[in-house]
Amino acid sequence: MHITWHTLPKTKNLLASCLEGLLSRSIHPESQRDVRSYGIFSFLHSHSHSHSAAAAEAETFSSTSSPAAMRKKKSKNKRRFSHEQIKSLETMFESETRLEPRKKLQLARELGLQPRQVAIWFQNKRARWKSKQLERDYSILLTNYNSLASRFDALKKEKQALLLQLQKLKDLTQKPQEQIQPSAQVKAATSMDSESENGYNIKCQPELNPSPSTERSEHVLGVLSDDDSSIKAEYFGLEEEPSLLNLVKHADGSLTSPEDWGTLDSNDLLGQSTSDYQWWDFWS
DNA sequence: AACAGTACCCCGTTTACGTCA
DNA sequence: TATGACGTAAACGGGGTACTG
Repeated sequence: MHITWHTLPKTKNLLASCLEGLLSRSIHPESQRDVRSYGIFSFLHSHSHSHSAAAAEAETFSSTSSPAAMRKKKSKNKRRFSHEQIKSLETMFESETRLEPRKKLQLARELGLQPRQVAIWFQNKRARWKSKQLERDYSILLTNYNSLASRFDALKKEKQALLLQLQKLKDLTQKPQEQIQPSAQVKAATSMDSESENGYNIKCQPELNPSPSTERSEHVLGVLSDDDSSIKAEYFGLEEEPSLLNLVKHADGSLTSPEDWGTLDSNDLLGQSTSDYQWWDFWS
C-alpha cells in the first residue's frame, strides 16, 4: 500500500477504526476514555478530521475566494478555538482550575474538542494564570518596598535629628562635670532621664557606667555612617533572611529569583520588621 | 515490598497562527 | 498586496508523582 499525503486521511481513519476495535476488546471501559485522548488516538482522530476538513475547505475556497480569505478561513477553523469555546473554558476555569476527568469529558463533548485538547488548554491556562499572578505579586512587593523605603528615609532623618540632640545634651552634661561640683552632676544626670524638649524620652546613664555609654555613642555614630545597606539590613532584620536582603537590593526591578517568591509573603515585609524590630531599637 | 503501567501535573520548548509595520 | 518580525495560543515531550493491580 502506497501512502501519500492525499491517502493519509483514509489511512489514518482505517488505523483509527482498527485501534477502536482492539481497544474495545482489550481495555477496561473506564480506562478507554483517556487512552482515546492520547497519542496515536488523538493524532488519528483530530488530524485526520482536521486535515480532511481543511482539505475540503481548501477545495471549496480555492475556486471562489482570494488566497488571503482562504488562509483566514482555513486558519480560523484549523487552530484557534472559537470565542464560545474559550468562553466556556474560561468559565469552567474560574470555578475550578483543575478539571475532574468526568467534567473534562463532558466539556470536551459540549465544545466539540478532544479531551486532550481540553486538558492541554487547562494546563496552558494555569501556566498563563501563574505568570500573571507573579506579575501581580511583584507589583505588590514593589509597592510595599517603595513605601517602606520612604518610611525608612523619614526615620533616618528623624534619627539624625535625635542624635544631634543627644550630642548636645551630652556636651551639656560633660561641661558641668568639669566645672560644677559632684552634687550638681547627679542633678544633671537625673534631669536627663526626664522627657526631652521635643517629646522623646531619651535615656542616658553616664553616672552608672560611663564607658558603655561611650561605646554606645560610638556605635550610634558608626550606624550613622550612611551605610544604608547595613542599616537597612539591621533594621529589617535581614541578616537572618538573605533572600529578603537580596530582594531589597534588587527591588529596582531586577528580582532574579522568582522561585523564591512563593515563599515570600509580602505582608511579612511589613509585619516582621515592625513587630519584631522597633525603630527606636536602632540605639537601644 | 517491589514493580510495571497509567494518568496527570508542571515546565520548557516547538509549532503555527494573527497582527502590524 | 506581499512580507518579515513578533507575540501568543495550541500542542508536544520529558521528568516527576500518585495510584492501582
